Amino acid sequence: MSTIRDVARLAGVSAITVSRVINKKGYVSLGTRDKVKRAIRALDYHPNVLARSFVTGESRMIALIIPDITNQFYATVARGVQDAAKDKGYHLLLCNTDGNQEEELEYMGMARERRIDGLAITPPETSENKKSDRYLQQLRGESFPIVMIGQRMDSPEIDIIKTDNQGGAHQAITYLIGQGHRRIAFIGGPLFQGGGPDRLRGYRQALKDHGLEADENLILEGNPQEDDGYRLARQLLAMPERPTAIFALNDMMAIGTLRASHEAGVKVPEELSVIGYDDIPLASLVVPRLSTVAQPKYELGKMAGDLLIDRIRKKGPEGWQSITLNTKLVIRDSTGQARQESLS
Amino acid sequence: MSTIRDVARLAGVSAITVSRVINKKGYVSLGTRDKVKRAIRALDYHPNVLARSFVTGESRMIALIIPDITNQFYATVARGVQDAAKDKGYHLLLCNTDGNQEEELEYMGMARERRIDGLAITPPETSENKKSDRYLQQLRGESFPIVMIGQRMDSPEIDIIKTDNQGGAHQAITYLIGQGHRRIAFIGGPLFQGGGPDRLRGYRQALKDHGLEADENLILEGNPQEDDGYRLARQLLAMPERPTAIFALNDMMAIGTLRASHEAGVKVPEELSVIGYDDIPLASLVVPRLSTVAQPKYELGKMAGDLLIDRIRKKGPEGWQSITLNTKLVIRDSTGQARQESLS
DNA sequence: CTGAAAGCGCTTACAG
DNA sequence: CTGAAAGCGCTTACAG
Repeated sequence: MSTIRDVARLAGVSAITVSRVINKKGYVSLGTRDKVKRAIRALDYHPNVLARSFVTGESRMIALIIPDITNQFYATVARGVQDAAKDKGYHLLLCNTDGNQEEELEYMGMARERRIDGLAITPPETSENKKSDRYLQQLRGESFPIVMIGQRMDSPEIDIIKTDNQGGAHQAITYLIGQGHRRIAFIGGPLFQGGGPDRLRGYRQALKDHGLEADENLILEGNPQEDDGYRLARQLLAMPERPTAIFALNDMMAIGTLRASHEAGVKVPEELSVIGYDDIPLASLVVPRLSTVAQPKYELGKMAGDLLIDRIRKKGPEGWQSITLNTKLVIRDSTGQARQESLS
Repeated sequence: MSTIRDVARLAGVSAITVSRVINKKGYVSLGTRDKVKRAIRALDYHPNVLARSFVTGESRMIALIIPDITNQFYATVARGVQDAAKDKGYHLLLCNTDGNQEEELEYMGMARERRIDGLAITPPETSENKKSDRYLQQLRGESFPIVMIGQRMDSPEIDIIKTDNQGGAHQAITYLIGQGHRRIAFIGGPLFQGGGPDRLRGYRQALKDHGLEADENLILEGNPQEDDGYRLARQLLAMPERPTAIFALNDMMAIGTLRASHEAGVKVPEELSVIGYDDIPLASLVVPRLSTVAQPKYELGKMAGDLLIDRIRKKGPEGWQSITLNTKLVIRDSTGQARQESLS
């Protein structure tokens, strides 16, 4: 493989000049430029980016740390980040942690040793990972560019891009109330993409905003999965005065709710409205097609990537950003007017 | 940020010795090793991997070029590759091309300029990309380590890991024949993950192996998507002597077939057996749950990663490998015994 | 507009 | 078991 010297020799100039041509930087006369370009082509010269990175101290790489690329949510976010990176000449290192703290720490250490230019990271899904949060803070303290995708920890000193979980839940509940529903249940999990608490908050707030009181018996907790959605929905449907609508923390729980309703002979949406959260691909394929709250997953990744690279180039806005993206209510066939409900 | 010299100075040794300790290479007395380790910790020293890579000429990075990480198939493959990489101390660069030739070329050039140690690549989904195939050959000629995941082009000089498309189709058809089916249709697309032609071959072979003749009217072509599955299935169901089973090129087409059957009032599996290919997550969630042929996606990625890194370390087997992984028949509720069919 | 010199932070033979 | 010297292939001031 040829080096910059070979090119310089062939073109009859110095390596510096070749470097200038390659990097389009500094003055080079048209004639020289031409000679150099010809030499580059003749030798099929490919600059050694590793050497360049070593000298300049920037690797033009960013890392994305997520639990699992196999999860559609993260895959879409990753796609957004990668597109942002590519647009600006950066490359993306993919890191799957399964939410595991040790893995997180290892990847953060890697990011530092490899002189990665910046780091985008999502929260782990189920645990708290205090130790890696601290490490993140330390990196931050060394002014290592970092952006969080979704709320990970309380830190006023890290840029964060998230979706409006409270607002999304509020949207859903407000819609249901508008359809005449009064007994609206919430089924959720304790921790999921950090969104659980905020969604519950949105639920409560929406009820309050419409002069309704939350019935604590209608708020149930479980794991954010299909089977717990099924289990909790069964509980709700067995109540003497059952809810006319169920808002689930996520689509998988909502799909479990559909299964429970089907089994109990409760018709959706005629007798029960069901609404989920996330708008996973499956949501539009189940019967009845699921109404849900969609998050702008791709944009989340794209904006995170863009902001991160702005930070790297020190041309972002002053101070720390906290950007909240709006969710979108997607009404399909699992929600409808409340039946037998007085409207006030 | 401290350098190896700072550590050396603090420990009272030379940089070479520090390097030896870090890389666990060569002899260092226990006492010295200890002093060095202490110094490393005291300075919170992190070796500059970029500098190391520059010197050694190996970046310890591999790149994965796929059409789109958002597609569950590629996401799972990617996960496998990343896990293999991590196990052996390599990092993974993710490259999405959307099957676009220009993007492919750009990423291949990047791989070379960045001195990436190796490249794993899948076929584009819809076009042929001759030009990037040629570039791949060129890289190969420069003995750049490459492994193809799935058949991309005919080349005896590149390692390839693929699944047995012909065998998978053969499995499915043999199963249907065993259930008494004789009129078995095939709906497919012209090009899909390179698997289309082989799956058709498997279909034909299985019929032949059981003394049956393929009825060319039952072999239909379209795009490998839900709506074309629907469209082609409608055509088949409208035939005077309609098939008792339909084998679809992939699950989305099979799901389209289910929709068409539902609409036409044809009961699955009582009146029609339907079998797909891929075992996407959705397959087990539709009604009736879809029988299908599962490919070992994760293993595909894992083995590709492992082989690639073996190649990089020059410790793989001699000559080019072509590894074919077996598929698995997953029987759910969309297939059953043929009705009103004589058994010979 | 062009180049000579120095250096980025490591590792690699080579000595001893 | 340890170190002095050289060099990996670029870019960065500094001159001219």
